[in-house]
Amino acid sequence: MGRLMEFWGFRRHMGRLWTILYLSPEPLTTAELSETLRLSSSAVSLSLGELVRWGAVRKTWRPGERRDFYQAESNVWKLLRRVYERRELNLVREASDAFRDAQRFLDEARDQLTGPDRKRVDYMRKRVARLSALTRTGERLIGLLIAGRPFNPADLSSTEEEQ
Amino acid sequence: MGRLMEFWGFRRHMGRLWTILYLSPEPLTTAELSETLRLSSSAVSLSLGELVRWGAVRKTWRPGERRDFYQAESNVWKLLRRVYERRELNLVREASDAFRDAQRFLDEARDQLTGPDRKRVDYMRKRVARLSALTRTGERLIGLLIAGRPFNPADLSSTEEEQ
DNA sequence: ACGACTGTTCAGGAAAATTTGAACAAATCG
DNA sequence: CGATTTGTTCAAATTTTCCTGAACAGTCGT
Repeated sequence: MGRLMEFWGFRRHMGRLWTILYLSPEPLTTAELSETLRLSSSAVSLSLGELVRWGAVRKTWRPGERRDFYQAESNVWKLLRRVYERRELNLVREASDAFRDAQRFLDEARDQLTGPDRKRVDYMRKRVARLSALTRTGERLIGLLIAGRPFNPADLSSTEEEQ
Repeated sequence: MGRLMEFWGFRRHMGRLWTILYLSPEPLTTAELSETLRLSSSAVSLSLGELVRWGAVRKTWRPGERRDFYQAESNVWKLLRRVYERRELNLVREASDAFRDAQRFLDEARDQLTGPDRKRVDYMRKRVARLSALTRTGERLIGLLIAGRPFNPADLSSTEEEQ
């Protein structure tokens, strides 16, 4: 899980911590976690905090006990969805916006130019438009993914073919 | 594109280089690339080489010209697919294998144990089995994605619900 | 075969990310 | 209320990653 998480752009320890909690029938304390993974308490606090922010781990407590206990959110699909919703979708949206800006910029530049320069800008504009269309299709597909609805990757390739 | 690529686990410069080439009507030389992006020739060589290995950029040449020219593979969908095929799929496969090994390990351990320890192992085994089932469903879904066939994210959630 | 020009590899150094220990803050109990 | 336990924050240090310049290798023309 550490590997998977790291590959997915999170800290490796987040995956490891989550896994320990996921495999434990009862909630654990930070002390147990830092001991199991040989991590300093600050490292545990940091990664655990981030897991909590992502909803991957919940803080619980026991009556009479003073320290905090943690347990894993065990619905993996829910977690996946949340990450796509909060992170991947934003990323693609930002890309879309950037491409839109670039298009506007090129349009303005085009008016100032003539001859081969204008031709060149026209070419770039077409290409940027294509990237823009792709990311917008991407947005839509991620939306479907988040909604748990079936989705067709072929939409991406067809977006591309029609120029 | 640099941002997107970086987020996706590649070097940022790979995205930038690809974009320059993608926006250029004619193939470019490494000199032009390093000048445009203010990069040393070695950095260009490195990132460009990786792009070529991923099939994102093609090396071409002009008659009479001695140096190499590069042009972008402009079918983005094709590129995406290739990365999923070569990289993501492998990653998930490795995870599946690891979970399978873990299951075997737990099965062996179980036989040596009794009482609460055995219960504990039983719990872990169930959880690992669930992760294993999830990654196997993931493999299947990525396979569909690569094939460009429609795919249903709900399969992931149902994999999870049936224990 | 030599010299000029391109491209690649590699060791060293710069930059970025991670980890840690210590200081701080918060909560609980005597 | 102070002492103790627990958790968080921060700067320093370590590790890792990335970039550069120099040396090396290959190619072409003379």
